[in-house]
Amino acid sequence: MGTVSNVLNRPDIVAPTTRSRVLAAISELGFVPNDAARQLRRGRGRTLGLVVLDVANPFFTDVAKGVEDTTGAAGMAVIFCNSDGDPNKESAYLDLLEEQRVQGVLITPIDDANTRLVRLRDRGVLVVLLDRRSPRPDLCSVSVNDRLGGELAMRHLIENGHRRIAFVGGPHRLEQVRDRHEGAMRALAAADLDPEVLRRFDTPGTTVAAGRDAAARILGMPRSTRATAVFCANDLLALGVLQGLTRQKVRVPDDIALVGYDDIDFAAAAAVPLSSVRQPRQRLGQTAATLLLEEANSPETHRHQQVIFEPELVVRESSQFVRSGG
Amino acid sequence: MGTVSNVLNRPDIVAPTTRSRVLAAISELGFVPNDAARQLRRGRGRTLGLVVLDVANPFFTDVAKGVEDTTGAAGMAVIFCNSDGDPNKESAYLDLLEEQRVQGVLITPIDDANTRLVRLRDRGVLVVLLDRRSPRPDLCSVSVNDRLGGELAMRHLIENGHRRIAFVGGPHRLEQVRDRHEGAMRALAAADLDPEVLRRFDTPGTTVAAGRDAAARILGMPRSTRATAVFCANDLLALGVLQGLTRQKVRVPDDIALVGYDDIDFAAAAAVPLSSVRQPRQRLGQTAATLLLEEANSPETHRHQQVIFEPELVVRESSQFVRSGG
DNA sequence: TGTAGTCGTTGAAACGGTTCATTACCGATG
DNA sequence: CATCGGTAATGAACCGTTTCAACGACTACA
Repeated sequence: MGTVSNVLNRPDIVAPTTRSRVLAAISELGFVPNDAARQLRRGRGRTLGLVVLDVANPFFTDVAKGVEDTTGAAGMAVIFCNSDGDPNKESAYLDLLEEQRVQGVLITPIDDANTRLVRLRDRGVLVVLLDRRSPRPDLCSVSVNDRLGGELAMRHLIENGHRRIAFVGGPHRLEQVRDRHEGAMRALAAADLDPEVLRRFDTPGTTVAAGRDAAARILGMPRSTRATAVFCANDLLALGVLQGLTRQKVRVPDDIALVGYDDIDFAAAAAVPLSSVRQPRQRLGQTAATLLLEEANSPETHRHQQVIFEPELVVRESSQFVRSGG
Repeated sequence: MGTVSNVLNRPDIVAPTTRSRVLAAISELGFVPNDAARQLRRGRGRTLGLVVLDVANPFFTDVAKGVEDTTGAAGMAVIFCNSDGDPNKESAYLDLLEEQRVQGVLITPIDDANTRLVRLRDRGVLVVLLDRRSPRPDLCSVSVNDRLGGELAMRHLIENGHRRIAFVGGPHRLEQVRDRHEGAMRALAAADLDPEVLRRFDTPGTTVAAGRDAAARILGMPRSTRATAVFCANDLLALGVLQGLTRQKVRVPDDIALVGYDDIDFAAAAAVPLSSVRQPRQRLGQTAATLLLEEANSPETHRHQQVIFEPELVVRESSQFVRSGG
């Protein structure tokens, strides 16, 4: 039924009377077009894939919300995939998305598995990196300057007089963690301080539980050399550290100052409101989705670009300077 | 190419030599089957829809994780939809899922919009209600006994001697909120207490911000009649209340005890660990997905069922009995 | 050696849209 | 009145897979 198709897709080229007759029939029969058929003929469908590192991290759900805002307005469906930091899961999901012939994929890759992504792109699946700067100029990416974020956090702690600082984060494989650490080191260098001021506490993941463990390790150090401040690679870790410290009656910020990263809503809601490095989470998702849709709609005029947002330090109680009582 | 299809779907009926020859060709050409074509031919695809009330609520992300575990193992894709409590968005997503010819839909409906869901079911889309008991016997549902949960929380507060208690929750349209409140009332009745003991503080949503506002309202009451305990319809609200109280130097649980609902990870991680009513979040998702897959695979033998889990009170510091200092 | 039966491969139809070439119709013009 | 131009509806091919009927080769048995 060619006319029906025209009514649905190019209503202007069909006569008004016919159009209304067709529409009446559609609603009477309860006709719902089959997207698979459309997709088969057109080559690509109305869905796109979103692959994130951890659904349980509010940072990513906020990013997802941004993606959803944008795609929903464009009538697109999002296939939500959670790689969970597992390369196998990531790979399996990419296979699945390829079979689905999605328009494109928004992904925070686990490591720099560019070969896989480039292959995908070569097959006609648009790829936009999320929260990760693309090392290649031929992929769009939307990221935040993590090095700067680390620097901001560290400078803040240095300015508050801290000279023994712990960096809690991991696994090192994650570029975000590495960059934030590097930024922190840069702040040290800028202040002409010994690199030893910052002591790294690696964690197996970026979860609340990992943060609690890290707190225990920090408290295990002799009081005289113990860190007076902690900078965490993300807020989940920071919340875990906060909990671990509080349990041992170590006061934040009086005894130990604390700065997180991401500024998730729970950071402000913590009983000791958490200082954190804010990232434009929803805008990250919106921008990535917009880039993808733009490339999908006008592949010729599209220029690949690397959008980089600036992070912003939000100082709250957890790192406030407190006049020492002793 | 009938043989290729057989190699992929019923490898046993094809001769070993042919099979390996086909597989070799597949990997050489980098052939990836087109799921749209498969879906078109077969009628239904390998995707299913998940519609939740709020992506930003860790309760739902944990449920989603459970769904994903189960479907991922079955090679299914999940189209993740966030109704955000907006009936229009919910409806738009259901349209989209219908066009996608998903196998089924897992949904926490906003209100009892059963007509829409039944229509969907009649068109061959399997429907399983999530975190909501089905009033009809012809839909599967997986839920938690919210009334019991409310009762457990309330009984706990009553046993700790509280006689002026605030219930923070809303909007009332949400069945979960209504049921938890009803359960709380039941506990009052069981203890032969005046229903006035429980005072309701309605909120426009179940967010941290709404909880903060509610805390302000509670603190606005004269000290003599002010609640000594707060029961929140979910943990986001409870975290907001906790934050609001702490900011005003009201101590939890010393001055006001606090119980939340859902036992999200952040509840235990709060600086005053939150007492909460635990729900088997991941199992909720797993079970719903399993029911759906089971019905999809053997529609004849499938019996619709209403799975109801039991909630469990987890007592932490926020509602611990504290010997009053005055 | 002929025939029935088995196993495996091949070919074509079908799914439900989109797209484009073709046709039908109408009014305007020579 | 015939022709032309333009608009709108029709019909058929096509997308890539599944499914099933038809077919071919081979074995077993009489």
